[in-house]
Amino acid sequence: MQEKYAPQVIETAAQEHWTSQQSFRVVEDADRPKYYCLSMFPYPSGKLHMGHVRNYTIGDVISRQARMRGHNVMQPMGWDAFGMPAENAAIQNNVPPAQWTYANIDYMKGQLKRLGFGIDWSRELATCTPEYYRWEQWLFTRLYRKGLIYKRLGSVNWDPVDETVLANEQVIDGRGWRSGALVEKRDIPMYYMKITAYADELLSALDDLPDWPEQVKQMQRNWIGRSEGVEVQFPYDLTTVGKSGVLKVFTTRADTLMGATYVAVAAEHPLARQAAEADPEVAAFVDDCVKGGVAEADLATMEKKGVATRLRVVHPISGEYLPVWVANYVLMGYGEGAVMAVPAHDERDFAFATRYRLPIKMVVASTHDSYAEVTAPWIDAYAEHGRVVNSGKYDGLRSSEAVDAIATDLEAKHLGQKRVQFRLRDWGISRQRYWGCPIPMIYCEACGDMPVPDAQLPVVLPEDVAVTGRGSPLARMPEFYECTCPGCGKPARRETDTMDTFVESSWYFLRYACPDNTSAMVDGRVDHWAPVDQYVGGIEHAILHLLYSRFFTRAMRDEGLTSASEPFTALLTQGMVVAETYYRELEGGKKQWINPADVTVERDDKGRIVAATLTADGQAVTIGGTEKMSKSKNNGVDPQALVDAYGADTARFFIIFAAPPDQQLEWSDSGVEGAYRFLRRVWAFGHRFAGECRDSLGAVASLDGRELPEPLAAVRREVHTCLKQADYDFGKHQFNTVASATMKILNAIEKAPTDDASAHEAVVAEGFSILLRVLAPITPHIAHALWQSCGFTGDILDAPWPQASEAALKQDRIELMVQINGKLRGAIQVAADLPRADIEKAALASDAAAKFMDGKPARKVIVVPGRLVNIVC
RNA sequence: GCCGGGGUGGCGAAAUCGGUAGACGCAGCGGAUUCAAAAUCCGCCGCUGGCGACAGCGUGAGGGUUCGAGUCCCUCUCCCGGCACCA
Repeated sequence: MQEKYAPQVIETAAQEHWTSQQSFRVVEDADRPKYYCLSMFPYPSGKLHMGHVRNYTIGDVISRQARMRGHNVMQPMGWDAFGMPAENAAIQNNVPPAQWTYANIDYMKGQLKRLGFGIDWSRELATCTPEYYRWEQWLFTRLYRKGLIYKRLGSVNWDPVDETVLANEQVIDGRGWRSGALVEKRDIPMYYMKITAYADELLSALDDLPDWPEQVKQMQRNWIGRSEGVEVQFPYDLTTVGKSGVLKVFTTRADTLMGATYVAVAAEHPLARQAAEADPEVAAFVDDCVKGGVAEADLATMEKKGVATRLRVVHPISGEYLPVWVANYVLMGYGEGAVMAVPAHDERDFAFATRYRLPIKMVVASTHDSYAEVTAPWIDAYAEHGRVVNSGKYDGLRSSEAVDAIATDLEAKHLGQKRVQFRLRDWGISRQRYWGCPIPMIYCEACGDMPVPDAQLPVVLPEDVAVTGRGSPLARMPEFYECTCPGCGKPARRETDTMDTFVESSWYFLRYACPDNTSAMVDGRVDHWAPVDQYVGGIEHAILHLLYSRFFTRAMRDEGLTSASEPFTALLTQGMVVAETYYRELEGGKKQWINPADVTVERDDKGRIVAATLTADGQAVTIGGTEKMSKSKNNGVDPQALVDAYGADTARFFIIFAAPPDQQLEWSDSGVEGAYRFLRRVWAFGHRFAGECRDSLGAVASLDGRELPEPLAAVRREVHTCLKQADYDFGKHQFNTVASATMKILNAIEKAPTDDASAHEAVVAEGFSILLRVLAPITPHIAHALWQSCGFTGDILDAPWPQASEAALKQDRIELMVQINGKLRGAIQVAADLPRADIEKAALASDAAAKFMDGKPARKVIVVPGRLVNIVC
């Protein structure tokens, strides 16, 4: 055994051992409980970034510990390989997306292996291979025939110069990122998945996911946004609209219906279009609304504007005529694309009415914050429920009663009824892009829209394609889109849109159960492994990816493909990796970001950072604050360089130690040094005690029954206290304190007194065996090497997880804090089992009591067992 | 704008059910070792006042509940994530 800690040597050896033993290959096993631990698969962007390393380290720690607790662990890995970056790289470097993607996968796979993750590589999959996406296409055709996928118009960002559809992130300040042209909304035909058909189930099932973070469930609940309300119909005024019909709106506040003073419709609404034809002012406004992109964050922060039309609708109860406005804050995609406006009781309507001097009619009186009339400025009480006023026959009803009464009356008139509305919209999956899974549809003039027959699947994406950034490449490839109709055999045209890449990531976790099956999407093995027992990934996926996956699993369940409803039993959302940023301001205000590795920081005598300079020229740079590691801020740390310099174990230990998994992790080079220092100490200790441990293995088992000298009993107590704590923290997924526990154990056994040599050896051998096993999930290589050198049995991968000994934890005397009037004033030593009355006596007799009670009698004594005594006087 | 989360020493953090605030580590300071340095080891390390014993203050800000609040309640503030075509 080498004296010096040489991570590159021991890590290579451990990894070779695992490879030759096929240690992580896993098959179904009826004798052991299965444990499916999954980390979100990476997009193969080129090389691993620190966020990946964090994600997969957390997953690996969980996997390895589950294995030590006797589970049959599956930890697979694959590649979320379709997506825009491959097209961007193709445009930039003239490399076909497929070639770029496969080269990246190859490199990143090597990096994952070097980090020592316990992955079953026999299950590897890449979503850009026909072997994978053919099943996605197969399922598409089934869901299409079932009606769960349908086609309609959808709004997209259109770049009129590049004649291409842009993603929201490609629209910067309302302009196309490449062309700089002003982006506009355009409606094009798209396929939609009917996720709303599952809205109720997706919502209520959240209550049965106790091991999901409450915050994620809450975000999903709000996203689905179930609301109970009333659909109200406002009949068209024949004289102004010129035809009969009704304007439908949905409202949760039907109690305020009598306060509606106008209605507002979206620019895309049929009434807006009709008004625009006759009125140039309306036409101009509607045209204006087409400008800009479709991102909701932009629409919601826009100034609320509108224009009056000459159209009127009839109030369904009062019969009054209400003007129709077109407003940019009404979204066509939500509800009916129209709202009834009650300025007195809705803040947005209030602001709009105030701006355009529309009437405000108060119809609800708040029950606790009384106001006589609604006037500016807006106060929150206006929006409260209360008692209805100024509403004729409904006066005096409570808001909830008024909703019922109004709904009943509307129903009698056939002008409305109660209904449930969801905020959730159907999932548009069509993308006018090349590097994605082709949508398996054929268009025939005679037969219409035809799904591609099973026998003709997969529709293979051609891989040698020139990507230009203008238009859609597949739409320029007759060899791709020319085909024959499966119905009549006449020439037909193939769909050239591809699918949203969220589709691939909505079922990959099921395919891992049986990636080798060439004749079915999934087989019986899926119900052995599914659902995933522990899913680990970034909080940024809290809504979309996780919701789509929950929907897809149910859609597949209803196709008889799996019996699971929920894909992920437990979820751990990890925080971002952030680092300090530094920059210099260039002429014109542009910032030149400088990598932290190239910066020297100056500190004052207390260690506070006061200034920073560029190491190369010694000149000052500006400290820009802590931000998410990114290319754009140039504050990334390359995992490869880290592993080359310190080894995988140091990288893993630091990442686990620096912060709890769900919080953001602040990068620190000196923190990495600290982790390395600790592992060197572990190695040095192992080297020193390897022989001793081997000789004392037999004595470890009898430690519980052995009388130890108190200092050694204290060491042993500390070791087992740390172990018990580590167990508890593991259960909470608070791995940073598990890492702390390993440091505390080493501190304890290093300081163990040696005067009783035989007892010392036994306590240290036990302590070190516990240390290595607690460390094994975090730093598996060093644990593997030392476990062998110290003569412990078997492979540490399968060593049983240690159990804290109650005998070792037992204490005869304990210390209790003494508080006087809630302030800490001293402490007393008492027998651990001292009765409460005697504890009170001891506390009252303590120095602290004598000094701080000022001779006053104790009015009350509170004893918190094992912790403290508080004397109130 | 809407939804969700966070704020504790110079820094990362810990504190399990409302019960010793700051475990563990980083940085810093002092010392040992060394020709010297690195590495290693030992000690100190929330802030303010005091030679000291010690005292007061202290978990983003303000208020409340309680014998006792980082933890519970209300108001405010700053930072971060998501917002449906980045993944």
